[in-house]
Amino acid sequence: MTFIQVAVPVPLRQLFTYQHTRSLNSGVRVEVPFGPRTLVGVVVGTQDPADIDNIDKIKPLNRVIDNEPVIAPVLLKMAHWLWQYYHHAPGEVMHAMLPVPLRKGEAATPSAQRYLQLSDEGRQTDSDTLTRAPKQHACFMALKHGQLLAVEARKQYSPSAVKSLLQKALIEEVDQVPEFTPFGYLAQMQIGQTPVPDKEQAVAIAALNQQHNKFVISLLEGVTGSGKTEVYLQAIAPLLEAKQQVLILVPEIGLTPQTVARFEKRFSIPVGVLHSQLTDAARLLVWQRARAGELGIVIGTRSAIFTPFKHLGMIIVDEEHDESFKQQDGLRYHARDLAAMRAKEHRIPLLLGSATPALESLNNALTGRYTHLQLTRRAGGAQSTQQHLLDARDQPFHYGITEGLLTIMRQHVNAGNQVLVFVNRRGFAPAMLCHHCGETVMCKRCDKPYTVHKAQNRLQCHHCAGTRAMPRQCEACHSHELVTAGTGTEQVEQGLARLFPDAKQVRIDSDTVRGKDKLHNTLDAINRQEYQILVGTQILSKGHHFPHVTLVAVLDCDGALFSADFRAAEKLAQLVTQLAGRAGRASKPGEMWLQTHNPHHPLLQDLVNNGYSHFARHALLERKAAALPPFISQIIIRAEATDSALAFGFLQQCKTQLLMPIDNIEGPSVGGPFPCLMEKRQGRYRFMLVCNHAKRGPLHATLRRALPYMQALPEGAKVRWSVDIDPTDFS
DNA sequence: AGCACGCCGACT
DNA sequence: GTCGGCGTGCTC
Repeated sequence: MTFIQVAVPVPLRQLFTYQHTRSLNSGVRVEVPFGPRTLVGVVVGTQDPADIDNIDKIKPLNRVIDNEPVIAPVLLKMAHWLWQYYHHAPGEVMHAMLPVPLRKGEAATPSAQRYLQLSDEGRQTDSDTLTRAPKQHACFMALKHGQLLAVEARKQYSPSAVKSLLQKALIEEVDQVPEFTPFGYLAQMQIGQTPVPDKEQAVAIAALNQQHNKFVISLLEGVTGSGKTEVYLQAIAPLLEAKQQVLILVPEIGLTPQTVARFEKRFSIPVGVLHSQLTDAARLLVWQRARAGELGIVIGTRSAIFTPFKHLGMIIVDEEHDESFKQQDGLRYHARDLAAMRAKEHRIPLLLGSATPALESLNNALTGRYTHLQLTRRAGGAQSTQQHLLDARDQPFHYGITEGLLTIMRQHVNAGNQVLVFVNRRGFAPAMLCHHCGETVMCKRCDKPYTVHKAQNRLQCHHCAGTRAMPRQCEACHSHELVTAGTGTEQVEQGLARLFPDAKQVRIDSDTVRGKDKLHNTLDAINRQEYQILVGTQILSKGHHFPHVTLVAVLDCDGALFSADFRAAEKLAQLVTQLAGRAGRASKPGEMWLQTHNPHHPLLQDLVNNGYSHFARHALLERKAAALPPFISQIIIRAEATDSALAFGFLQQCKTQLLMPIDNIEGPSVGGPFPCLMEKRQGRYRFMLVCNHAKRGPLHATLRRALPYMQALPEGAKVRWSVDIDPTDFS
């Protein structure tokens, strides 16, 4: 009799032991009885009977599902790291790593798929008959080499071409269980036309070519339009030829058909695509094909980091600063950090690319932990957008837009160009400032701006938790005109319609562009110049180019400068830089105006005058001086409940536990409970505890010791609470 | 998280 | 008399 340790999919931070007649490999799925139900768990090891105290409780497992592990040793190591590092339930970690059908206990071996193949008639037909239909011809020729997955052929050669060939009975559809040929794609792989890289690109490519089969992390810092994708393409070509697979992680919004097509076109091989809109079956098929070594390239969003590979040769994280790489509920992992973890286990290179690197990554590059590769020139000599600050102090406001900005907007609209108005919805932690002198209302004790909490109609300091009533007057100039940074944005859209009755405008945010076709249709209409004014949020800064936009207006930078979220300035800078990169074209360079009550703020000045790269280095110095991440380690405990006192009380108890001293370990600083920056969500009051420590080890040790007590707290059952390691968001 | 057990109010 | 409300406690 053997005692098997199983990760069972329940939100409990522990493993469960079952008995079985023989030992089982780790990574194999088993069906186990769990209380009154049966669940699918994953074997993670065996246990010595001597270590089991409640041996009478142990049940035998029902059934072994797999012959071969569904989670390979490298990924098991990653699972282990995940549940240790994120202090998360092991069963839920395993669940997150597996495609949905496998969570339910379905077979891991592939089921029948629809394929296309030549019909008898097709085999006897000369391809010359199709020379007038190039798509059909190409598809027909490809099928001469063997079967193709029907979905893939339709994507590559157009559904209509496939339909025509089917109607002509030259090809036929068959359903059969796939037999994967490892690296079979190499036979059809052809490296397409490769542009000559410029000097900087060539340097980057050469450096990356030196890294094969070594664990090296590189940061490719390349301004928008400098050709980062071309570097990726040329860097992976030799790997593909050497029978190595490549995993590319992209932000949620960045996974467009065009991105995928670019890789498919260069190498003429199928590319596995993983995104949130895929069906479970489609996702499973990519999982199986990548695992079997049948796909050379897999492109996917955050969770694609869990894809198994036969021989992984490199991981690329594109737009590595993007916030969508951090999961914001449940297992709150960061795909970029996990990619580093995984690259280390595989002993392969990791490439992080961005025009606006996260300060964490930049710091690693500057301190030499990462190889720093830079692309500073825009391809084709395109000029960058000129950035300016607009002093909003004492200026008459119309729906959140100053008179001065309106004048500039009118000029551009009248000249027949497009204007992009960016509304910063971010930073639910607005500060209060004086419209006359720009002075922010500060906490005297901490010298930090107060955060406005509308619900209580009070100001609260997020450093010392002190509160005060809303002031009526500016303490510096005694003006009565105090404004909350961040208000008024809602009115902007309606206001613009009144201010520009003759200009057609369109709003673009995640609410108005539900469904990917709708977004693309809107973007096409914009580029056909059907609109003169575009109003939108973050979504505008991601991946799309607007050649007819000559003016980008950013309203309200102040919220970001004085937010209780210390990352707000970094996020604003990334957004502004990405936006600037999207506007204008070589023949018509754009300009950008940032409206602010703090035109002399050093961070804004730095960003506008010296660019993101300079700003980021300066911001890093500030982070260091203020003892903030990445120079310290941070953990947030959040709690929410319909009864605000319950959530608050729970966190207070947690705080006591977290401050309990441990021998020889310096304790963390624990701030709070503070209201979350989004104080109320779905009728629940939300609070957080912010734990800081100069070193990660002691911080995690403190949490590890406190967690069992926190879990045992009676209030814990009544509130919804979670642990966020290395948070990126204070919402 | 589920799911069962358990102990009190409005129905045929 | 019973159906069902959701509090609380456990899961190898």
